[in-house]
Amino acid sequence: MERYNFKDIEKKWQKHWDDKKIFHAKVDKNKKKFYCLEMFPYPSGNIHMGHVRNYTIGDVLSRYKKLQGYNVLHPMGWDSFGMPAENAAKQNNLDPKIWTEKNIETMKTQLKKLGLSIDWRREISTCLPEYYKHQQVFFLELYDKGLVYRKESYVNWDPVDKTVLANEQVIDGRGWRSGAIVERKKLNQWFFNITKFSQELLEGLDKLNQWPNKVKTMQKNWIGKSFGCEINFKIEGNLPVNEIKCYTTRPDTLFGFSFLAVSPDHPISKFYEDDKDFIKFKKECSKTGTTEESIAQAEKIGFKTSLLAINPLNKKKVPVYFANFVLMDYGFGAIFGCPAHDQRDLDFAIKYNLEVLTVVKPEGENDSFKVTKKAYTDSGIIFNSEILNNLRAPNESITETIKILETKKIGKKKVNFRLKDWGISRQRYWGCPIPIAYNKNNDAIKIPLKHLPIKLPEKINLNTTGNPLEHEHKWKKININGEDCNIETDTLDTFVDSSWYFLRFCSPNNESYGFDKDEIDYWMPVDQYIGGVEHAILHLLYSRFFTLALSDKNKEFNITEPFSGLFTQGMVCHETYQDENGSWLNPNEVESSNNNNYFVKGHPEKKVKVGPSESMSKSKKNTIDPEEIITNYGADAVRLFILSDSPPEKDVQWSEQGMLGAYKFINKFWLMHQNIKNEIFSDNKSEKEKSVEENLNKFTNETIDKVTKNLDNFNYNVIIANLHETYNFLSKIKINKIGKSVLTENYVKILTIMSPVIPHLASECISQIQKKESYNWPIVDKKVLEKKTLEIVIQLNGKKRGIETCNINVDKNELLKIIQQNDKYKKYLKDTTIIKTIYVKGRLINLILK
RNA sequence: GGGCGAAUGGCGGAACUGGUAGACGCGCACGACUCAAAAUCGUGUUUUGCAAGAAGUGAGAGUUCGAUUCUCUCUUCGCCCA
Repeated sequence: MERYNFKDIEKKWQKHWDDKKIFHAKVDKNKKKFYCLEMFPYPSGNIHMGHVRNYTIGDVLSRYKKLQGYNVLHPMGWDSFGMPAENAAKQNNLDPKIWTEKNIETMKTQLKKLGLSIDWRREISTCLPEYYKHQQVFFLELYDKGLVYRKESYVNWDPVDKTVLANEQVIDGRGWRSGAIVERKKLNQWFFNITKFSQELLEGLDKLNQWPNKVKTMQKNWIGKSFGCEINFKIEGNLPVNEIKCYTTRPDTLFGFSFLAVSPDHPISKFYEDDKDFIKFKKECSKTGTTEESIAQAEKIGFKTSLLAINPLNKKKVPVYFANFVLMDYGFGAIFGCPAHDQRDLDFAIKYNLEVLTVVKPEGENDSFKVTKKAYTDSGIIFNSEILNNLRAPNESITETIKILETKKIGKKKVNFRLKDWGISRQRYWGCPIPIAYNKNNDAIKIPLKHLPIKLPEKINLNTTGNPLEHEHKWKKININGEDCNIETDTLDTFVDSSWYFLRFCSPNNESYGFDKDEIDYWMPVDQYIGGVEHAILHLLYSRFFTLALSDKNKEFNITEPFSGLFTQGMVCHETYQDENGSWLNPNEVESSNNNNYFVKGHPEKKVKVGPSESMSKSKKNTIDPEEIITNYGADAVRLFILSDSPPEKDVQWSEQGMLGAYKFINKFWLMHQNIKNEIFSDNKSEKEKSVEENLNKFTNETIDKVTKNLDNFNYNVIIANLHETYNFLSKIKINKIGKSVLTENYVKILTIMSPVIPHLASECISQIQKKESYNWPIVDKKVLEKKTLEIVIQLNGKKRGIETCNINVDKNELLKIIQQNDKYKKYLKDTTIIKTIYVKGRLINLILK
């Protein structure tokens, strides 16, 4: 018997699906739609195992839904703008476009080898003007709605490379490439007013009942709604400053107030512009990065002003400082310092020798409780606070204090969000140009639609300092309504590209606008979105914002949430290997002997240190090349393995043996299939046995039931177990005792439910035993599943003592009789009385003996 | 420091609404085939015990006739935020 030739058969079916346009999606209002979307890849060069896992999960779902009769939309595209292209191009003196296109070609070929059910006609690439011209239109629309604005903002500045760095390019406060200490630099930049929708973005989460709670919690925390209070502090001093407004979530600690701190960028800093010491201080502050974390970790430094702030409740006067840990874009850029109950304030107070007034004590403590080195932030009782004394902190005390402050007109209740506006300017070449130009007066002017798209210039010099587009003087020039202007050289954050691509997939070739209304009305929202949890916050939040922004003041656009279902898959991990010098080794450079000694391949004397299993990454070289695996084992085997070992939401450990196991399964199944096929087409005259047929029928229906449920619950690893069980069953049953029609019917059903996971093998097997091209997801015959006998668990004092097969109508008394007459149980019943009988119908009986 | 989640054989993992713990796979052991090996097939595989049995889902308590599942405390690990 011949071995399964996966190479030919997989190629044959991939061609078949292509030729017959099986996965082409068309609007059909008589059919229920299902939009299945996996996060589109960045074309970095080659697909990796993470992609294989992601797209296999999506493909299983898409194929399953299609078999269930849904009109399935399953597209694929490329998130093709971004830094890696620009960096690679710089290094190899290439055009980013050429580099990107080459990668797309490679990766597309690799993806196709997986046999994905994708409608490739809908392929999009965000770096093409055909895509980003619509993005420029959206930008202008959002501009008109007041959702886009320009303001001065800080960036991470690399003083050696003279370039702006993204947060992830700042490693331990230094530029990733130059190693220079990163500075904070102020630049005029473009922003999306995402905070306008803070409340909607928060409330919207409640409706997303098919999202993992984890992701919803993360977004909730990111939006960070807090209930607090704004307080006006009267100011004394030699400057024209009468009051400073602070935002606080802990107004109840106001009697612990010992300094007021404002951001170095606070409006009052203008009075210190010429102060040499202040300039020095501000420069020092600029060495801290812009992330919250780097600010939190940086040493707290301050600059004392000549001003005094007055505590509105007890009129006490305290100094006013500039402090590096106060952010201008949170609240009002000013805080009141209460060192006893905030660790940052305490660190600051200790450094500048400021008073520490303890005003909250743990419940049960007496008034001698005093904070010294560690701020007390837990719940407790307010003391040392005159009118606030004895209130319970934090809940009661906060509400009460706000009431008091409101009556005294000193402050008022205020809701604050942690979410900040989305900075979309990037000082780089390889991104979507911003459709804005500046006239002689440097006014920002919208570029009229007729000039769009503003295409990126080609063949430019990337080895410049700063943004390469700034040196493109010819490209920059534009004439708008007779006025000579310069095009904005910032390009858009690539998160903008991916904030609406799910809309574009619905009508990828629509030229007049980013999407066709009828098409999105039918296809949107995405029914199932699948991707890595690393995008749980930004990408998903930005996409939700973009959808809200498009629907803002637009009654025609009635989608508010883009993704009704979300699934976040885990990562693919592998052990890490290092040689004696500590250099990382790829798994295929390593060999192991029987007794678990690892050494460099071909060099048994060179020992290899085995590290823990970690997410596959190029830097640790613990990657497995999917293409190589597909070449060696075939797509079906890879799909089978990548799903088999762990639940899809958890990390999976790559294992050579597991991969081999999946490959063996495919071959075993093929051999068994030959037997079944031969049986179906033979002239076998042997006697049929009803009981064998019933057995098969029952098994088939049980399996359909299980697999369907497991598919619906994303228990894809259990489905693989179900497939193994199916093989084990079919390989043991006496097929020559089964009538041909019964065998064929059941076997086709079984192959059908296997087909989402291993589509090539299943299609080939089905085509060999039936002529009909189309088949549907089988429906469980509930009658077959009805039990004719029951297996009742016998428990004595809660301990399992046996299982009895009984007829379907067995009742408690009958069971009692069975137990009392059976020698197995008699010994336990001796010299006892039954004081209680628990009977769970059809499952279990438990006798309590004494 | 805060929030969320997890912990089950040698390993990855199953177990519906509280009702047979360990499905399925990997590994391992033994056997068949073979001169031999690989591949393949078969049998076994939580621990302990010759067996009957006993113990057993990170630790400790609680609710219950009955807890991997529910509640509380603790330990360890992971993720996110600071």
